[in-house]
Amino acid sequence: MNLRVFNSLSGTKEEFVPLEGNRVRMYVCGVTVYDYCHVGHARAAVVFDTIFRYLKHKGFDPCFVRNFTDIDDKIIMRAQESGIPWQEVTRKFIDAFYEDMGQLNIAAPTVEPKATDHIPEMIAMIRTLVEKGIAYESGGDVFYSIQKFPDYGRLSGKKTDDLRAGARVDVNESKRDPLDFALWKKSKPGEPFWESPWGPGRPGWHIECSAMSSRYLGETFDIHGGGKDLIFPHHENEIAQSCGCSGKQPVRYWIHNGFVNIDQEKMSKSLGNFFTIRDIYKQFHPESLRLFLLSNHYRSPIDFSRQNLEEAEKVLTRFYEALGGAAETQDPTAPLSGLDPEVRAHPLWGKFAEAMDDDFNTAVVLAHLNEELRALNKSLADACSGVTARRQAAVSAGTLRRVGGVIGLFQQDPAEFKKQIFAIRSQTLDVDVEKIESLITSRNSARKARQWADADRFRDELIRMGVALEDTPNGTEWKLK
RNA sequence: GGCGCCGUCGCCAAGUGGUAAGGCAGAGGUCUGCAAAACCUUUAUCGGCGGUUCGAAUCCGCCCGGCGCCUCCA
Repeated sequence: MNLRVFNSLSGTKEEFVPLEGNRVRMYVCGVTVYDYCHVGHARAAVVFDTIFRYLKHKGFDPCFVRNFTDIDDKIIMRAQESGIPWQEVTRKFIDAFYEDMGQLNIAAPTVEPKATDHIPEMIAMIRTLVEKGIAYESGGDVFYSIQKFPDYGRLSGKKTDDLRAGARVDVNESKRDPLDFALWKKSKPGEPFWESPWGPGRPGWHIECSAMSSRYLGETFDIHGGGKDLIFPHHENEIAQSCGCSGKQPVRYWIHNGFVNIDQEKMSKSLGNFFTIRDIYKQFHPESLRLFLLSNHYRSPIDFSRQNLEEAEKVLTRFYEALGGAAETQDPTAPLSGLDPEVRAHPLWGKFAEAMDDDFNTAVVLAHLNEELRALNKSLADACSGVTARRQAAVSAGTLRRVGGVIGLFQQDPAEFKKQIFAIRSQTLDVDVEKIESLITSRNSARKARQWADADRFRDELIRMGVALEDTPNGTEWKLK
């Protein structure tokens, strides 16, 4: 079956065919490293990580480039405010990025270039644009002349006249047209700078992506991704720059993810309604966040709320408990071997591929995973009665883990997951394990003596402490609610 | 003002022409001393009005409600 993706350029789903055989060249705008990542960054990271993983699974050979913007106004401002050299600001937040994203199980891209490592490429590109008469120098700045690019506005569906009419654009005397954008910015005293044919300065924001994408992926590549908010002006400008240099359309499929909303409003720095990923991790398991983000289609807005995250964590816990149960049913006296062929032939794979091939519909994938989870629990319930059910459970669990693995889910040891959840809950609940266990012991003594009223009293006390009990054939288990 | 998106069960969320996936919550049941967990059963005609069509949640028009981009932003 063929993969179909929604291309922002055409506004429709198109069959995905790479430019060259199995090779997929993919570029995604990364983050500007001047602060901790918020949930919006997490969404973009998870979306394109999932796409990257699926392309590999599908047999493509993706080369995935994701950049760091490590020089820009906000970084300079942050450095000045805090009195820390800008290089240290970026280093700190790049480290934080890896820490936060690592917990979200984001796989490493093929290349992770930094803007500041590619200044010569950017200068070369700007020089070409100036030589072609598409860009012009003005008092140490260099601007791209929008008039020289008739296709300007095609990606975002904007007309240049409308843009001028809207005119929220900076009034800048040195620009010939208010819509012209900076390729090179003259540095002010005390600001970081690089030498250039137009004097000391630094690159504009948009040129870095054009320079790095063409450097690593060529003049035309397959996929370019990023958040919807980058469509205009960032990606529009990128097209203008790249096409201006090479004369070719740089990107074949544009893929944009939707926003994360809080109370129906876009989460953003300027609105101040954002949550950093590390704040979330204090109360929720990172994988719960990943599952939550995958439970909506990547192009739809997703409403971030405590309730929605709690729900995601509940679902994830259900999966891990069943997965853990399947591991326990693997009785060492009856080793289950040769499961691989059965796992590989499992019908879940077909449903998974069908959903993913339809523009990466992870929400539908989750529905299929849930159905298989039910089947697994059913087998688990029967597992004590025979080898067949036990084997079924093992196949089910194995498939669930492998399919989930393609979208970055269910890769932890269930016991470890349980411990992590406990660790997170105990931070907010203030638990006293000794007291809990002594109450459980008391309850079980009462139960043995068939003193149900006493037993229930102990249990009620535990419930008040946030402890949920579960009497199993192997004894009483407990967890934090 | 220009361009665009969204409105599906109490809540979250798929579905873009053939009579509504999945999850959470709820109800009933099985199991259990009772619970919990798990399993089974059960809950919608798709914002409103009109149109196109044999047939629309899905296409068109209008209206109502919400949001986004046009400035840095994933």
